[in-house]
Amino acid sequence: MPELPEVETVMRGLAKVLDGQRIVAASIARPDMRWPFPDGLVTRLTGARVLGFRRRAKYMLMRLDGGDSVLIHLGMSGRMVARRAQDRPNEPVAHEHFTLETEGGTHVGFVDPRRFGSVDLVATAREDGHKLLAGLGPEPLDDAFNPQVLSDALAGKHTPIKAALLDQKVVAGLGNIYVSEALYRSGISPRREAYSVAGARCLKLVPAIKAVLEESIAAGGSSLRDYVQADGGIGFFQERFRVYDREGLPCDDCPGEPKCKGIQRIVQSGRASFYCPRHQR
DNA sequence: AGAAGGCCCTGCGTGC
DNA sequence: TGCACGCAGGGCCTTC
Repeated sequence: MPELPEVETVMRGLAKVLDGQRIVAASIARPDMRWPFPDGLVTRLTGARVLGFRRRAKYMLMRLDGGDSVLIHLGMSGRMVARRAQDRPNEPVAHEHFTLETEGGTHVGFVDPRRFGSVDLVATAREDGHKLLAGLGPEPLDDAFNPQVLSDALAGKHTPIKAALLDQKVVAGLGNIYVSEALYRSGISPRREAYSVAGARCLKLVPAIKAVLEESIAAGGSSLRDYVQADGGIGFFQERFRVYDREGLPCDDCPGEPKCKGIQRIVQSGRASFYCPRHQR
């Protein structure tokens, strides 16, 4: 599920039900996530008030009034499920590893079948110093992410541009879907060596990255196999994919072009890439 | 030191 | 219908 637009959407949904709320209970059903839940998580949450949320790359940070922030990563299959206490079924929710309850009677559960997700505690004043955040590159939607910055990050790299954009040190928050989509919109082949994208091609690539992310956030993210949003609603950006998971379908940018064989699927560093070899060079 | 591959884990779709 | 296999939105760690 979750790349930047999905995490942003989930976070906004959580903020709606948790901002300003006091947490009256928390419980851990299964501690062996990617990393174990941190010591003291339940203690620090119980009785704390939620001050607000922030997103960094694909991480959510929930600030508490005691000076702690809860750092949450959804991994591949994680989602947050909010429900009213009176609606809670008696049987446990499958793969709900962590649950908190507010004074207002809302339950929020962290559901993650594959358990690639993680939760940690960090002092709010030192959030960005956390080891998982410290090495991250620029936020793609910030003004600080511009063609010059990306160009500098790509200079000298001989890895394919696809792999470079997945590297969270280059730019933070892109994943497999949005890299393919942004490269398609820029007319750049995912196979092109990263250093050769530095310079003029970044003038197209950077706006394409920002546009695809903004459009997806506006659509509530992409829902593939799982629901995305905290209220159980789904996102709709998957209906606007131009290349992702569209192998063999016609390329929108080559109408009536006999040399266009449609969207191709290749594997790069073990992950699928989708592109049109005719106009992505 | 940069880059490629393995691995963590469960569920689902496909093809035999 | 059942089973084996491949694949899935991420990212850390090891190896070369």
